[in-house]
Order: sequence, then C-alpha cells, then structure tokens
Amino acid sequence: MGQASMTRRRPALGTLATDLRLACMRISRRIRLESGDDVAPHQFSVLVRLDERARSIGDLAATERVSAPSMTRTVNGLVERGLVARADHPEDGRQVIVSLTDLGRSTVKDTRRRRDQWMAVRLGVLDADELEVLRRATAILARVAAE
Amino acid sequence: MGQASMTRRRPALGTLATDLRLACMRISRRIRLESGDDVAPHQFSVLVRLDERARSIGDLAATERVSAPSMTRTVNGLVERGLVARADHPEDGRQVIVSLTDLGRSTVKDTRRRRDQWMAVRLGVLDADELEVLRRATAILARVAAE
DNA sequence: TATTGTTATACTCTATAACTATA
DNA sequence: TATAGTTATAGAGTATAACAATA
Repeated sequence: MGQASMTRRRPALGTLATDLRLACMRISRRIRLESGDDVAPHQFSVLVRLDERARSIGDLAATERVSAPSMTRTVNGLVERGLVARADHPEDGRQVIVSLTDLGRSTVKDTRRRRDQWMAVRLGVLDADELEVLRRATAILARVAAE
Repeated sequence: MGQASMTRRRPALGTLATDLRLACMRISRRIRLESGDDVAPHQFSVLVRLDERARSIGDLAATERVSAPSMTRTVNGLVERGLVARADHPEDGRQVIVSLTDLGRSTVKDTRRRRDQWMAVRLGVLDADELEVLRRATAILARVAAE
C-alpha cells in the first residue's frame, strides 16, 4: 500500500528506488571484492575511525556497534599487525586510548587510493555529458547517504 | 601518477570518483544495516542465487566463492529454517540439488521490498529535477556496475 | 557503587584434510 | 581414478557473563 500510494503520487519512483539501490549495492560489493584490501572489513572500519582521531576501546565498540570484548579482540589483532598502538589515558586509568601508527595511516590511505582507482577507471570510459550527470547525482546521493 | 595523468585529462575526475564511491558505499552500508534483514548476508546471497534457479552445492560454493564444506553448512542452516530444500539429482547420484521453498521465495521478496522501501522513502523528499538527475545517473551506474 | 576493559566460554562462518558414495 | 558432498578439526569473528582495576 505504501508502494501503491507512492506510485500514484510519483510514477515509477519504485522502479527508480530498486534500480538505484541495486546499482549502489553492486558497485559497493565489487569495490570491496576487487580493490585488493589488505585488512578485513571490520578492521578497516576501525582504522578509518582512528584516522579521524584516537579513541578508547569503549568509544570504538559503541561507534562500530560491537561488544567491548569483540573490540578488545579486534584491537589486539591490529596491534599485532602494527597498525594501531595502545596508550594509557592521561587522567582516567581505566581507559585505553587506541591510535593509528604510521603503518596504519598509510594502510588507510593506500586502501582508499585503490578503491578510488577502481571507480576512476570505470568513470574513465564515460563521455563528458555522462560525467556531468554523475556529478550532479553524486551531490544528491551524498545528501541521501548522510540523512 | 595514474591520478595525476587522469586529472590532467579530465579535471576533478578523481574527486568525482572518491565522492561517488563514498556515496554508493554509505548507501549500501545503511541499507544492509537498517532494512531489518531476517537472514545473514551470506545466507541472503545464496537465496538470491537460488531465486534465479536451483543449483547444486558445488555450483553454489563456486558462485559464492566459499569452500564446499562451508556451503554444506550454510545450506544446512537454510534447510533447518525451512528456506531451501534438498533433492537428489535426477541422473548424477553424487549431486544434491538445492532449491527455494515458498518460504524462501517470500523471504527474498520481503527483504528486497524492505530495501527498496528504504530507498523509496529517501527519494520521496527529492524534487522532480533531482529525481530526473538520479534517473539518468542510475542508467549510467547500472552500466558501471555490470561492466 | 559505577565504569572501563579483560578473561572465560560458547556459537557461527570460514578454511583444509580426510572420508564416503557415485561416475 | 576422478568428482560431489560430508565429517572432523581448527582459526577468526560475534556475543554474554563474570571478573579486575580504577573513578
């Protein structure tokens, strides 16, 4: 019924929603599979958070919506690989502050570069008009994603 | 260097690649997290394959790029939940043919409907010009995703 | 006493190696 | 002998419950 009333108001909005959703999900999936990431998705997500700023274990667990023990495990794995470092909180002795190492920072940068490259190669075959459509669409999609 | 030569040929193509990639990945991530899927991602992926046609365990394992024992496990879980059924291959007694049950088929349909609904709600706030841009962009993105 | 993080334990999904049944 | 699938076992990821250290 939601579908029916929408279709009545805006012809073919349902089709657009389906096609756009599928295109976004397929592109996202292929980037994940084909850009040769060297860390697992859940690890990369933590590295990106730490690229913004250093965070405690609890902060990371809440941000990533996993339990504290899971985050302890993930952080330990990243420490073993030399991608992040642990430090005592200056005032609160209970907290552990996790931050990126230089290796961690360059891993984030390299992964982003490879992903952007994947997309850039595919945009490279498009003509000027198509690129202009995508430029306008990207601004709209960014708002949709941020909402 | 690839980046530099691209930028020389097509101003700001690198920025478009980055922004478009991020928008697609964020939308895809939010759909996955927020549309209330009732099966896990690897399970849903198998259901979608079986929605195309019935397949053997080996076929599914190759298509999903997991090992045969992993696919045996995944299929067993789906059988327990009543979403797929196993059957003997008519000629080759070694093979097991897996197909969707009615419940499995409606699960695929419902999951897709909820995902489309997520996107449709967000498209609902856009104006006619913005929707027209997204319509044109979707056709281009579908080609990019299929390439 | 409340909060932060770790340890203990268990469940799921992944894999490889070894095995069974069939071609 | 080769192929399809299962069972055995192990390695990560997830979780909750119980615990230690600190506020």
